[in-house]
Amino acid sequence: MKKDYSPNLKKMPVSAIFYALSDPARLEIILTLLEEKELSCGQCKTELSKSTMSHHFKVLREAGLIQRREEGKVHFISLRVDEIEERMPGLFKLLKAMKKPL
Amino acid sequence: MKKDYSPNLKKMPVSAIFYALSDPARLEIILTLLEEKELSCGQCKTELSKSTMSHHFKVLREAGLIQRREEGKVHFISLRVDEIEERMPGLFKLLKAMKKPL
DNA sequence: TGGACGGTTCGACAACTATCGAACTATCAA
DNA sequence: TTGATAGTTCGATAGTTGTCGAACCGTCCA
Repeated sequence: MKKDYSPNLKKMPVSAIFYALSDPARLEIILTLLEEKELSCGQCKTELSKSTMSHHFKVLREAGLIQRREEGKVHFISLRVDEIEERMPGLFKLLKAMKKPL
Repeated sequence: MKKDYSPNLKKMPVSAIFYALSDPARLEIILTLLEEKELSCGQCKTELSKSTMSHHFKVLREAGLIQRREEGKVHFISLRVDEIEERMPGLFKLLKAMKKPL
């Protein structure tokens, strides 16, 4: 069970975090993670291609919003709940209350 | 005293709002407006050119975050506090608590 | 009437973004 | 070993973004 590098959220510019949230596909991922807690990449149902989804995961990861855990051939992703809450208090509450359209 | 068109925030995609917040210069504007309430464009001290600032104002306006009021030759901008609070409850609290780096 | 002032708009440009399919890597199962 | 499965990475492409200076538009005032 490996876990890879995660950037330091305390030093992450808030603009970078907002940028990561500025795409409907990425918001959809976040919303799913708010319910499911942990998720394999393939479980994120979407119209987009594998490579595009992989790109979005990378953006979220580099912004410090999600982390990845590899177990065999499956990559599980999850939210960095505590660290995000510390960097941007109230963000999760806001995201949970979010109404469509994304 | 004119006031120009403002988009309907209820129909505004949250991703568009997050996008508007994804630039340090625009965050700086928002932070200033949180303190000053109303501001002429020129009062936003910055290193950026007039035209660049005007561009950022436009992005914020089109995302529904600020509104403009013209009085003579001066344009005053201000936050659409109530409507934003309704579309994204808690966003202002979050923005006020924001720590550097932007 | 003619500047000066406060902003916006336009055109240009380099940098970046979302998206895809194809090629690749690593793991598991038969 | 061979093949299937889960994701990542690469290269390409069309579209978007931030930035600037120059030109422009209203408003005010001398």
